[in-house]
Amino acid sequence: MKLAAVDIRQAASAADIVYDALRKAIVEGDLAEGENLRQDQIAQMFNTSRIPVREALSRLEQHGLITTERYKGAVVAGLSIEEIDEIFEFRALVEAEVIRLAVPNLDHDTLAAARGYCEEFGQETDSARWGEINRRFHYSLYAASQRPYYLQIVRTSLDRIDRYLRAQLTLTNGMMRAKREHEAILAACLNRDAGLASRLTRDHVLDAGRSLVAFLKDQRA
Amino acid sequence: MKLAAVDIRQAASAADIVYDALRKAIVEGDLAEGENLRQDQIAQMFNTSRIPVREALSRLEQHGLITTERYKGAVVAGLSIEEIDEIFEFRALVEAEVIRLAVPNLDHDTLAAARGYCEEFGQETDSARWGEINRRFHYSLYAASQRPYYLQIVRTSLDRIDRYLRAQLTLTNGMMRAKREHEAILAACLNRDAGLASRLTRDHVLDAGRSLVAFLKDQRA
DNA sequence: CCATTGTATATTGGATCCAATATTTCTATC
DNA sequence: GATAGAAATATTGGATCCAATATACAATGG
Repeated sequence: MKLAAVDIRQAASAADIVYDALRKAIVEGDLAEGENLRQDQIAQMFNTSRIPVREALSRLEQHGLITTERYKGAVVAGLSIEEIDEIFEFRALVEAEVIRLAVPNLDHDTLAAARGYCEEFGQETDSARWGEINRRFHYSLYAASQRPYYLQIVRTSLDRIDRYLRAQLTLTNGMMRAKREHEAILAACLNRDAGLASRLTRDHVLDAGRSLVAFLKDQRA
Repeated sequence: MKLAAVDIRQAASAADIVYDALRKAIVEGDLAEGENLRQDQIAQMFNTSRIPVREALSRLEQHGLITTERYKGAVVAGLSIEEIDEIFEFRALVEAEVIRLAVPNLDHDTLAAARGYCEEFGQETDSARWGEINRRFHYSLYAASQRPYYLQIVRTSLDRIDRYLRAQLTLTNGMMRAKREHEAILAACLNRDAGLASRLTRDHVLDAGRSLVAFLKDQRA
């Protein structure tokens, strides 16, 4: 007897589903900073009990995406200007290193994919999608570094500030500058110039951070 | 009426207590790699139910300290040589930067404390304490960087590999080399030479990583 | 009318119970 | 004695219930 290979994917637990959904909603900015997250309410939304919800919230708290207080509940975490600044500084350090490690491993398909995202970013008219395409562009290159631990850290760092970044990209048209910088990074990768790609990535992240901090300072004043 | 101020510290939840205790046990190597962690058994040890235990295990899994499988349970996570190597490489990058940022902020008290840990490390005869003192020495300096996010990342990175490092320090007398390197780092800090302190820290971490990887390759062969 | 106190409600953390499934042990058969 | 199948056991994930406490609001007294 011959059976077709079936992708029996282990059904994710309810806690995993809730975690993924809430993480996505927070990272993409669908849940506003300071918004209350009631266990009961979330449990009803997912047709489950509060137990898996609590587990999901506990994980989110570990990653700094929410804060919880006993008898009061969870709220989407807000970051101070200083915290945002620090995370950008950190990202610049790590992502510059990741791209430096990635460049020697970039193959044709990876570069083609990155070029695709780069162009898609420039042509996309729906500003809500810029953040997502931006992520894909960078990650498509970073993946070649073959450093899963670095990438996990980069992901959690980006998670913390992505919703601010998306708002800034949309509201200030910082997207035009990002587009030019992406093209420069991609060109350096195509030339196999790891040092240049690294420096450009560092500056790209720091620039984005500076723009965002300026934007937020203005907005919060 | 005059009352003395009382430090009513918020009692930690059971989940927090279990999490801290298990984390400590894993990081310090009291729980061996691959060891089974049964929810029921842990719950009994802490005189609580499985609910807070599950929450603690879920958090530990997020940090990569354990892996869980449905109907099978949790086991203390083991790391491959490649994973250990990557974490040391990452630590070298981040800790070198942290110390560079810390040096300009080092004040007299901090340096005195670091010197104290440095000497304590050299004089301690109980090898089980070397890992702890090593941590304290580095952290006492790192704290001056005033980068809480960096430090949180450093902590989770060190958590992953600390038990291997402690075993290696103890079994191969790599402690002597560590002692010399600590003294050099401390001297650079006293001289306010941020660049040198950074390079020495980088080399210190990479050296430790190389020694450990060599040790583990031998041990696992 | 305002401040204070008591009560009702909302909400979390934890305990106990139930369902699902992996593993182990036992039994019957060859 | 070895092996296949069935039953028992172990173990997790989730649902429901209970205890503790913060908040909101009404009642009361000045």
